[in-house]
Amino acid sequence: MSNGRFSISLHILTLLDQGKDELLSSEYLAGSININPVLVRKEIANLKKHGLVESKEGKAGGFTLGKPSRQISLAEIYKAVQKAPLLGHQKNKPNPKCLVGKQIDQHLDALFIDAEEALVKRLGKTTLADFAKKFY
Amino acid sequence: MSNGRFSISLHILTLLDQGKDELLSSEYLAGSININPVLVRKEIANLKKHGLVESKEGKAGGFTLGKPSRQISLAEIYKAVQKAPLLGHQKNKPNPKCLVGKQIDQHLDALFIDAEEALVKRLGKTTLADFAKKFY
DNA sequence: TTGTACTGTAACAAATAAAATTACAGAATG
DNA sequence: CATTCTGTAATTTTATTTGTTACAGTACAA
Repeated sequence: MSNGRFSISLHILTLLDQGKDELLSSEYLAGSININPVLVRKEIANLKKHGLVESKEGKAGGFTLGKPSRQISLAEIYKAVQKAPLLGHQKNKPNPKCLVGKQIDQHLDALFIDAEEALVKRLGKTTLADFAKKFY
Repeated sequence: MSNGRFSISLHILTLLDQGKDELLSSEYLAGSININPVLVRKEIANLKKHGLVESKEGKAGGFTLGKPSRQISLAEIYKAVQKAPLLGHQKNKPNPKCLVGKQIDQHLDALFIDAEEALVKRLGKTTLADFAKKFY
């Protein structure tokens, strides 16, 4: 995944929840996270695709949450960010002449899906509102 | 973690379980996984530290399981391989002047530990023997 | 007792992936 | 119509992961 992206997205969304009612700029968000504003905008481009963020262009533009933070679970954020499976074996091309090598990818895939599901289930128990509440 | 390491370790251990009674060489193992034998030896160095593998040096040397595959859970393998937390935010240095930035690392850490625990718990339900059994 | 077939490691190189930067077009405001 | 934003592409830099080479040390077996 590049596991830092989940942290960044959650940080962004937490700030947006706190700054409800205001439009926050990528520069402001980047300042809190301490990364480049372009990275924030890229990350938000993804969050927008998933309906988690809305934006307004032009002068005095910026970002807000796409829906109330009570309706956003951390599982939803996780899934929005996640591209590749968490434990996935990458370009592995195990030896097909070997009994184990021939089948292992399918078994690993099944296992990883299960394991990741357990993690996502746990994340599903917390909403963005719950998380953001910790910051007062 | 470098998520491919878990796959490689599990692949190695599965082969060792199948080749019980024999000593398997790093070259043989590498042949099934289709990676470099030195990598296998490096990975095994770690598994040995955790008691999951034993080795014999010298001519006709090689590797065997350190204990019966029924007594090895996938959680144990996972923990042996894992260095950094799975979802961990790396060298993040969020802005301490920001209310959120100041505290977010501690909250993220707590969350990630919880989430990873759920995943490990799931992995704990399967033993290496269960996994290896699939290959017949 | 010496050649051979292994493991164990360190040091280095190459490939890949992630993060940061630069640059600029396009939108909305005032 | 100048200004201040977002959106996005292209590029560079940096970090991480993976692979390679090299060789010392160990055990066996002729």
